[in-house]
Amino acid sequence: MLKTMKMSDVAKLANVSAATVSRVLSQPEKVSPETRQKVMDVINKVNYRPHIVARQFRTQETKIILVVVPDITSAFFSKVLRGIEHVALENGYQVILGDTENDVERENSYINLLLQKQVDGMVLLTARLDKNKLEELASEFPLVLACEYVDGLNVPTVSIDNVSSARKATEHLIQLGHTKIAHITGPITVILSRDRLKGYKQAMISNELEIDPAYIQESEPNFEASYNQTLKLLSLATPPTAIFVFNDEMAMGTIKAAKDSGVRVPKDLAVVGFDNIKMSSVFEPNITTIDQPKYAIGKKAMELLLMLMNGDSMKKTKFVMKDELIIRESSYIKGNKL
Amino acid sequence: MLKTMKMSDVAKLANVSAATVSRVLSQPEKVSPETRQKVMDVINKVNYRPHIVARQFRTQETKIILVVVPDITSAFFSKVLRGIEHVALENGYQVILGDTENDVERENSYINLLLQKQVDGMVLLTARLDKNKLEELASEFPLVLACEYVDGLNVPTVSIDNVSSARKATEHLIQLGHTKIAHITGPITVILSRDRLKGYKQAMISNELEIDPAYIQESEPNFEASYNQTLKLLSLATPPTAIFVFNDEMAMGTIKAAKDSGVRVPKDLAVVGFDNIKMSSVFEPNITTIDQPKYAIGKKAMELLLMLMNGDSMKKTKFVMKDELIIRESSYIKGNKL
DNA sequence: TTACAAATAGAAACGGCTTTCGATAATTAG
DNA sequence: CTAATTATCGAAAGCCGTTTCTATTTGTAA
Repeated sequence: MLKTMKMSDVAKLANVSAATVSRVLSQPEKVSPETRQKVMDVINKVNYRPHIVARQFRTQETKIILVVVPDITSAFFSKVLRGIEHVALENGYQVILGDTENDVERENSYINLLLQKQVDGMVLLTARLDKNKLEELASEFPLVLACEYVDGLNVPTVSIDNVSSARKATEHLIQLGHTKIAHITGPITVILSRDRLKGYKQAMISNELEIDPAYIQESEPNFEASYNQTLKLLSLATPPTAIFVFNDEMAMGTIKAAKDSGVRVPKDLAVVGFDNIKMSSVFEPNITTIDQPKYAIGKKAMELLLMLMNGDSMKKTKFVMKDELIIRESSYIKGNKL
Repeated sequence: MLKTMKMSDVAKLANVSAATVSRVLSQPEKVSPETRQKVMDVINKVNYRPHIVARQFRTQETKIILVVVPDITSAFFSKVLRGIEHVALENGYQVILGDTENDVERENSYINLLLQKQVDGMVLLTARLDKNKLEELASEFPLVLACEYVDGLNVPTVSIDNVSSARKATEHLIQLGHTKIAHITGPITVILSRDRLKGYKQAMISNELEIDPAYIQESEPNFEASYNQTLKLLSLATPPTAIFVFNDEMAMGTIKAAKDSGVRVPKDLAVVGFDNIKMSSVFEPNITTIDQPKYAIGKKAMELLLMLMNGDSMKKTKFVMKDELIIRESSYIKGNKL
């Protein structure tokens, strides 16, 4: 194979200057059609490809944005991602992905990519870092939060209102006649867990239902952990008749635990999840859940990031998207009170 | 915030040359302890961060490798990824991810990152591109295939033997006494589909079982598509009593279709999947499947890539890892013939 | 025809870091 | 104590594009 060509080589072959070759590539309208053609012919003939790192170095921008995800295998995030990607590609940006596997340390390490100018901007789909750190970061670099957020942090953010949607989910169970309603939260370090817990409590209190502390169980956000916490709940002296679970994957663990304990869902135990991932409508029984507008969240987040990168001004920084309660088999039996 | 410091600024503050600062950062043993300390103090005080793109430009290496995945949400690939990542990080490489969503065009576009030197090497977890193209690419750049492969292509490759494992899966069904065994393949454009189909046929033929062409159905590699193809199979005049399905997610679709048609699994229909994703042991009934050593595949692939990037020689280029048939509820009933 | 404006393309500077090469200082050997 | 060796550091070149500034050519108007 031939040695890689550089721009000056192409220039020589085309009898023009490197400047002209550069212009042909990035501002072709500034070059006369004949010269342009001449240069393009050489480029195609020798199969020249500009050295992108050199360009990045010169222009001081990479045209790459980084999306940091807490769990790459989650069907939920992949939808958000798609929204981000579409807008990004349309605007000439590449998207690269960082998976933290729910580890704050890894979240932190991805930030270096921004600090070291390896990416032009960043969308955080997980925000577990220190508020001050994020604030400082956002003051220097284009940064947008989506899905997760930080209280009182003035950084562009796109999400749903987790408190009200959790309230809605809990109230659905209350309307079905349940009074002994438990809640399995995600890690309480994550704001989403705290907000959903808050919504659960609001619903219980405003309906004058007692909140038994034993009915609130914290769990890692995965199938197994929720399975185990559910077994715990079911073995209480007065077990709950309904459980609102932090997310759908965990709700599956809950349902499995119920089945394995001889507890029928929804007859003996109603279950509500969160996120509306694909599997929820397939799992048996189908899972009642809160649907988030995943694609729209991603799209909006990327639009905000573009504005930041372009230095546009922003009137609003918080965007709250609409969610929806989707009632399925896991909570509802036909003919039941509603 | 202060304007970003560059190396020469740090040098000035520390009363040394930029060369020394550079050495402190990348070959500290070449600098006397006192100077080193002096420089480090300044670096910490002004919070200096080297401009990585400039470094990449100068050293002509990015210390980044790209992993191209056909489907980022697949639990299967995320395990492989983890193997790759561990080895990469240990050796000072960052991993970035490209998701093709099973689209050859997108696979192709990621290759530009290699051509334009934005990454030092690449692991392809999907290989649907033209053989010649891959061959040429591999002759110029460090490239490793894993999981998928291309017949007769002399590029380092790590995978299992899909033919023999598919044979094993099919023979399991035969040993259970089944004779009317169907196969739902993945897209036949993908070599994995062709090889698993081959294994299925081998098992059938060597056991003198007839292969009804209607028993072989091609399907997109997802839940819904397999669901539909299963309905088709079940509505045949003589429906199969067993189905070997291309992968686990599809097997779930198959089982769901059976349930929805009033066909009991495994009593009326035995189902075998492939990959052993996490959900397979949770789904009801648990799915009999072929386990791939996902982490080991990723690890090995990255080790090979490191060798390529270091210019080491390689005695062997094909690595076939060991798989295992895992028998669960979806195919097997206690007391049944085996 | 002359004067001026617009279009086109080239020369050269520049971005921040690494590394080679050479100079000087410190150390060791004889 | 001198000579040879080694340790330490600085000067400067170079990685490959982009962009500004300038010169030249072409086109237009009077």
